[in-house]
Amino acid sequence: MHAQQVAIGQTDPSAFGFQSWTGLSDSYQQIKVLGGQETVFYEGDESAYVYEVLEGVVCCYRLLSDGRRQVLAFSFPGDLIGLVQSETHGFNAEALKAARIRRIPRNTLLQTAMERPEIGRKLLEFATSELAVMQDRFVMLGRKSALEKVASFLLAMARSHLEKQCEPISFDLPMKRVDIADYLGLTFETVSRAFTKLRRMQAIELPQTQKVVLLDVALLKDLAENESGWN
Amino acid sequence: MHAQQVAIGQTDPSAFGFQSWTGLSDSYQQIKVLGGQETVFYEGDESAYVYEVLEGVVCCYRLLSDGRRQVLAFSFPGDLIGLVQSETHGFNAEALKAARIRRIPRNTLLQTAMERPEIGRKLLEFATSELAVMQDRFVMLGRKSALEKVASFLLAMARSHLEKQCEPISFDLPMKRVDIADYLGLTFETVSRAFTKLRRMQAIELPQTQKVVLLDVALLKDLAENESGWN
DNA sequence: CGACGGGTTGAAGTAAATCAATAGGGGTGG
DNA sequence: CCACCCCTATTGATTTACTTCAACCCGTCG
Repeated sequence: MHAQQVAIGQTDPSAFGFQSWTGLSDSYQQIKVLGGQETVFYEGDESAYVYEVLEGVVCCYRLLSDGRRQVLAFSFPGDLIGLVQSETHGFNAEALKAARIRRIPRNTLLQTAMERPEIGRKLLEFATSELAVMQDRFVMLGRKSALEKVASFLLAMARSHLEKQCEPISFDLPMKRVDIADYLGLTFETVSRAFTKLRRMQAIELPQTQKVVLLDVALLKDLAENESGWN
Repeated sequence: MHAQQVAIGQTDPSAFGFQSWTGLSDSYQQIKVLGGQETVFYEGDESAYVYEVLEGVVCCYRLLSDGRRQVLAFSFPGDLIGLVQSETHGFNAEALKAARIRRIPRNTLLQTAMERPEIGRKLLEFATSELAVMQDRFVMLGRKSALEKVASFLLAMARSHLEKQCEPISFDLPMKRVDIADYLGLTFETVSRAFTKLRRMQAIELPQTQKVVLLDVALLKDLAENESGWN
């Protein structure tokens, strides 16, 4: 894991530019460095802070009493976590790998949003675009087959790469199979089988378990919405 | 359907109080009366307006190319529909029964939010509480059994009644079985069987197909999260 | 080396989908 | 008012996609 070397701990511009207006960015205690598997907050914790991912990937999930788990989101740099009305967090948030995270007092954030309309607007934009993303995921969770889910997932993970690169598109999956499964509402065995199937179809390659190469994006897009007649 | 008689067409206070600050409420053309099955907007329509449900129930859904359908939300009076960043709507919205709906130009709304912080705050609150509700639904769609889904659904539909009344709690389901199924990621047959099972367990009664009586809320709550050892 | 965690693959079991028949309820037209 | 139809819902029989259980592989680390 060489990614951990990258500049963890130094200040940097955030996608939201919060550091410039909370007036707190220069005090280091607001930025936290987490190791892999480390928890940002637990379900039920007081939601006094909102967190911004600066680096790394954070997995937000909820557990049922019998141990079933649903991953609600993978949060990437620029994403906000824990922006809620309620007094406590409704899910657990933990870093998948080493991560750098900015902690913003919720009241400060909301107060600033009230005072500076363009910030309020940004927050609202973030929230509404989250809503739109979540709507896509409802379709995926409720109505897609295992293969369609995995194909959709890979395309979503590759989105940022899709814009820049052309095929083949190669990137790392920061999460384990079981995390993907709990995100897609499947078992990890089913996810594994879907990967194998996609490999057999020449849609992807898996040079290492967490490394993916998309060979045929068009085919993946097709599979993501349709699950047409292969097998 | 006697509910249709109620005051459709007259002005009234909205949960958001938009009529007071858009300065448009007194012009009737901003309020639309829809019959059952009538469409508010289609997926792909320009998202120039945001809609507030004043009365009735609106079903928001998306269709896949092969006809599969996922209901994204049932919107009740006080709910906002179509608050998005993108230039087009990402889903269809149609009234389940006769409904009264306020149409608000999106730019007006966003402009007002910028000018009046307390309105911006309200919008943000609406969006974040939507996010919280959607997180619950991820758990339901991804990790719950058919019976658990239906039990959760009934409790959610009864939420407003649960606060006021005590058992037995009786109310009408404004949607058909197939709508419930497409909301829960099931088939309508499975939903029907789940209703029957709940009836056999004495958890509910179904005097008519769209009328529900909750006999044992504790049992339903148990089933909603656990699916403990019955059958 | 051996143990351990994560991943893949195979075989068997099961919850829900699909296919199919029947029943009820509401509206229309005779 | 009844007869018919259409739409919705229920119930049963069968199929199937995914889960569960289990074996095995492979790389890492003490």
